[in-house]
Amino acid sequence: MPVKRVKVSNNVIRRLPRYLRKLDELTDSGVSRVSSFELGRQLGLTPSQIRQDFSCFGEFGQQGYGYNVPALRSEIASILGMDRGFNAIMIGVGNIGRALTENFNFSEWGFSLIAAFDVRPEIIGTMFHGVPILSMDELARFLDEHRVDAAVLTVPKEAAVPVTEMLTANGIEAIWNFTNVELTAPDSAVLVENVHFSDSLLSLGYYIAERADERAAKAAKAERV
Amino acid sequence: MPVKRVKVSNNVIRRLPRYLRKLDELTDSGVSRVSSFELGRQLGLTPSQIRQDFSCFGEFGQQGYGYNVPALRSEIASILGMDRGFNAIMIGVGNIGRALTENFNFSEWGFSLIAAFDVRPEIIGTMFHGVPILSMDELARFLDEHRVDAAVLTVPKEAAVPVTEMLTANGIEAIWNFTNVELTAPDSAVLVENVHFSDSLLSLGYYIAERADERAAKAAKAERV
DNA sequence: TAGATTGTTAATCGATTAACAATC
DNA sequence: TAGATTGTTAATCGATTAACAATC
Repeated sequence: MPVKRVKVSNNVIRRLPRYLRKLDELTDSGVSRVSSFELGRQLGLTPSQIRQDFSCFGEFGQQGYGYNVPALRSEIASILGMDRGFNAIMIGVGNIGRALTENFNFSEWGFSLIAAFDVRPEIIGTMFHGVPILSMDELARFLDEHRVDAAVLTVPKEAAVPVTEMLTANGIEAIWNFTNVELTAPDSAVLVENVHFSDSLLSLGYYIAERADERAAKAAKAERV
Repeated sequence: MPVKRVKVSNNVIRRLPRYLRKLDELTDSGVSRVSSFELGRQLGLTPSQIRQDFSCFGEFGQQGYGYNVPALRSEIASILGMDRGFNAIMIGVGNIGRALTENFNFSEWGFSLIAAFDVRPEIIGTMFHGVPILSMDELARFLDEHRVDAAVLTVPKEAAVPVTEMLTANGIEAIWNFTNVELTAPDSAVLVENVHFSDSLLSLGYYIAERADERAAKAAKAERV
């Protein structure tokens, strides 16, 4: 059982999956040893930051050598809970839900998608890509009978808030939110992880606009000379 | 033309889409006026932070009154470039690409998806949801003839790096990356915005694991007493 | 051994929060 | 006018970077 010393900052947590990804890339290209310097170079981070980040969780390196890639990879995987066999359910089997079920490999990341729930009678009782689709009415009983660590929320916008209330009332404590609705009730103890496509695209838009403005300003300045 | 004074921090930029979303919610519920205090309460931020954030871009409020919701909304929309009519192309019309085309409303966020590109002859020349699918071979000419502000990268993993090189060689300067591959070449000037599902799920996994550990620790402690 | 690189402590930098005069 | 709330300056807090002794 990993002993988490201090509360680790969210910034650090968000970098862990990137480290994992990069270590997998290194493994694929046959690299079995890496220094914080080289890792930093490839990720655009300082060696200091990388060593600081790792030191939140333990001592994974060796002086004069660096880090063993597969060993470090496995430490990070374990920190992220990838070896805990989480169970997830999906709420809402519309377009996004189906796309996720078909294309996202939950098990690769330590999650097993054990059931999906919907309100439409025509799909209830069927299977989709190996996942049984049940009625929302069966949810409470299902949660009684299974350990469920997270709910993937892929319902239409309008349903987001009521369904969330229903989920939390039934003991769900973690939600992977695809609804593009602000769920984070400031008081609530439920873990919410948002995947807001639009937020992502909008911030890209900001930077595109900024760059365009900088160019325009530079051009205008050149004009004046 | 908005005069961007200082370089605005990435943290601030990432909060702008949340403000936008919340302001839309307020509009929907008929609220036309809001204070930084109330906005902070609903978003889990301090009033100070909200006023600081806005003040990076101008003075949008009024003492003793607060902010006019639609006016503020429109300021933020403009800061994010939503009124600039960006053009985007999609590279790779597989499952994710199709799911995005069908379900994501690009135009709602200021982007127009004007073409998609793929290598599979059987779909080249067809339309998908109003978007023409062209051959990758036609890309260079297409870019010559159209202003393209961003590329949506939805190709298979293996293709991610070579396609990115090809795109940047042809003058693409912004990539919305869905490939789950680390693209951010530290030296490159290309804007990359990543949508890494797995990163998101893994960080949720961290917090689920952390919570489970805390409970186990608490239970063990109670045991010992 | 000498060279390399860690883990950690201290210094710096930046972001958030608090305070308050300005003013609607 | 009195009360409310902004925009901004100053204080605090936290995260990143630098430095270095420990050691493989």
